[in-house]
Amino acid sequence: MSLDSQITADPFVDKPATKRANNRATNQDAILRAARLVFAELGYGGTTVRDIIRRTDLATGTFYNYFDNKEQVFLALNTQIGEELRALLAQGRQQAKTFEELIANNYLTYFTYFANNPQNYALTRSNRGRDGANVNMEGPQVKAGLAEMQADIEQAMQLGRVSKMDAAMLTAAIGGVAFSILDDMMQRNPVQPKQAAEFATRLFMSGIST
Amino acid sequence: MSLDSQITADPFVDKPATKRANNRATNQDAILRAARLVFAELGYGGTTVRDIIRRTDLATGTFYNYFDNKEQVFLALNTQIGEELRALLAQGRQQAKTFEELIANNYLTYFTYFANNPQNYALTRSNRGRDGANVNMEGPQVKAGLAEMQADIEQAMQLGRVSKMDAAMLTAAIGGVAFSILDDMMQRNPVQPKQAAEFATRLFMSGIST
Amino acid sequence: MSLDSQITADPFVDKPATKRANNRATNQDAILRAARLVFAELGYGGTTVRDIIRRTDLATGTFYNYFDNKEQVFLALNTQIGEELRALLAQGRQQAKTFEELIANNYLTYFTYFANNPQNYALTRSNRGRDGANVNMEGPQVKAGLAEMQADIEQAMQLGRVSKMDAAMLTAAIGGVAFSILDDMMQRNPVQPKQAAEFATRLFMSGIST
Amino acid sequence: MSLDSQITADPFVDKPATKRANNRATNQDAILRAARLVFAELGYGGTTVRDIIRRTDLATGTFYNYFDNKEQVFLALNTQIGEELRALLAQGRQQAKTFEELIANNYLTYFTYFANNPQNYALTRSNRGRDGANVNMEGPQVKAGLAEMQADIEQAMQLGRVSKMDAAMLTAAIGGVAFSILDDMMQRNPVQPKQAAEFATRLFMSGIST
DNA sequence: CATGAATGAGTATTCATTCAT
DNA sequence: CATGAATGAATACTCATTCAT
Repeated sequence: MSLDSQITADPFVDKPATKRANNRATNQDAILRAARLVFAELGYGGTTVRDIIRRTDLATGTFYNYFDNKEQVFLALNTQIGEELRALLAQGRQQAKTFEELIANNYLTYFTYFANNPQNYALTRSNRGRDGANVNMEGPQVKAGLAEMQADIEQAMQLGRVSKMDAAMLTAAIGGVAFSILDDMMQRNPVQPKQAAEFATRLFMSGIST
Repeated sequence: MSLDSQITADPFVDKPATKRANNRATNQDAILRAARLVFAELGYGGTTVRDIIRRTDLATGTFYNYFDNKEQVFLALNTQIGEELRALLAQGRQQAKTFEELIANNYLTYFTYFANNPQNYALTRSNRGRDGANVNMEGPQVKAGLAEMQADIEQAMQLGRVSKMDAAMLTAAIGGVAFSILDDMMQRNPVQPKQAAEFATRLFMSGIST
Repeated sequence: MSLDSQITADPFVDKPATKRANNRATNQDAILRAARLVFAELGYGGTTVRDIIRRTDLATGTFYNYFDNKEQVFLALNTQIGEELRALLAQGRQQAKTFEELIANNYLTYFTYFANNPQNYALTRSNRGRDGANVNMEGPQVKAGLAEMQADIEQAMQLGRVSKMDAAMLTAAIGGVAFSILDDMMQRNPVQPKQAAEFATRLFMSGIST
Repeated sequence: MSLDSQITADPFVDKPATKRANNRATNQDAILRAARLVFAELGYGGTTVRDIIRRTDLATGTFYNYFDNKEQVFLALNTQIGEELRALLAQGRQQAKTFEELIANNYLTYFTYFANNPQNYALTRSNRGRDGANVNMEGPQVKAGLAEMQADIEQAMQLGRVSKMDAAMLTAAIGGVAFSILDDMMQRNPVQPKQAAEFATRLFMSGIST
């Protein structure tokens, strides 16, 4: 029912007698960190603004100094994660010399990221689906990430590194496999991102015929 | 904000002089039909019981003669669709003589079903994700469907129709591709289930190397 | 959560295939019997008309053929018990030759009645207090019973069987002791009406000086 | 249907220009005062939270800033009265040198209290009975008060100030007489607590033989 | 800026009562 | 008369948002 339970803006300082001199960045960050936990735990729909600030040492009204409403925090959170992950993925693809490497790097990066950030996995997972319309395969970050990948795939096709085919569908398929195998992987113990990435890569390279 | 806007128990008859004319089956069905639309439009989280009955010529209290709460209607709806679809899929797999046919039949059935029932696609799509915990890759119906498929896949492995590999991961992958390509397909115009099924099948049979 | 659980209008006949030929008296009685249980269990405020008919094999609407609403059944029930008890008490007083006997008979009758009818005790006890305004020391039946006793007391004063004093207060006191000692008695095991009556009688005859 | 009709937090000041002027203590108190009236008028069962806040210039939600629900306000109210009255009663008993004084002080304190606080009498009277289970002879406050008195009575028995007898029954009887004579007294005009106390005391000391 | 109490619109749910069959 | 589904007014309670301090 509680992961941490109290996220102070600055965890190393006890609440001073005089009201803490919070600065903008610190408070905003405290809200975001609390929101990440709460969304992961209760899902977007089940979360209230009060659930978030309760996990903070801030007051209700303070929330509205930083965000317009629940949706905006959620968006900010997703943007944070999305941008971080997209950067990693893009970097992985750029280092690839063959198409197989591109696929393999992508999956390994993706699975490893969530294996190392299970909290972020919980967040996205609890909120896959719409309900606020900013999540899922259709969330703006995911969409952007898929678009970037599709561009790289199309380029690879141009360069003859892979036979030409419906790039949109291929991209969708790669994404779909990423999501579903991620779920499968995270349920296992131990979590083995490397093995998951290999499975997915092999599947895309040569199908089940392997 | 409104697709239809008034679902009478019997659309061919104007509100009868008497209000009590409706019989059990009819009213239950009217609620389900209204709920299907509303959930598709607003998503599970965004839907209120009042939204549902408002799309009906029934009274508030009548809703509770048929369902305990929002979750139960939603469940009923999902069960309806899920059981119908699972039956079709199972049937397709049983008719398959090779593993390729199994995959191909599965995809074709799946894509065709939603191509023909766009309303049901809208419903599932708006509610992919949790929030009520009965939907998505983890919804009971989807879970059951995947379990059935995994069983058939394992049997095929026993029979040597496909090389042995991690059946759970393979099942997850097949499911993931189904979801993501379905989305891609439904956005296109015209909707081409056959083509989508062929793409997915080929991918699984021999990867991108084709 | 259930004392009996199904009070059929006629407990000796299984529900016949054809709708039972209930006659007025039978149905009315079935409702009263069910109501007695339910009021005892849930209290007047906590009881709904549906709670009552649910304990019956009758239909909701049938209730309204016999009673206007919850209050009326409750009233009828109280009238039943009240009249029965008042008759017993009056009879006991008439047989008394001295004032002490009058008091003693009254208490013994009263305590014995509830010792033998614990269900009726539960009913009155759960509903002592107002909430519907027909219960308690001020319920019409109790009021009537006290008035009858007061009349007998006044007569005894006229006859010189007891010294003159404020008859209304004395009546109230006798009643108050009846209620409070009844509660005390019913909580004990075994229930000893005779002992309780003796205690109360002695108290009124000579106070604690005994 | 209305005694007063609007209880402002501060009756001497017209609604101030600002709505937020009220402080915690004031609002809490306004709710309690309104509740006292409403419970007295409609009884516990007949009272809704809306009835209470309607008698206030506060908003619905504000009620829930101070109390969890109807039962809690009721409890708070009863606790207030109960503790006040129990303290007075205990004090009266401690000042008694004989057992007769103990009884006499008790009754005089009790009857005087309600003679001076008719609103509190209305409250307890309308709610004597259960329905929420916190009232009456069985309400926690009454129970506590009776227990305290029983302890003092038992001590008096030890000290030989009164002959030994069933202390529980005696306590119950004293309580029952208090309730019933209180009702009788409050109906009279003028209200004469002294006379009522004398009557009750004499009754307990020497019975009707006086 | 921070605070946190006040606000009140909004939602789920119940239940007495009606009435077509 | 009996039936039991339909009705809809009524209530408890929540929660995003405001705003005086």
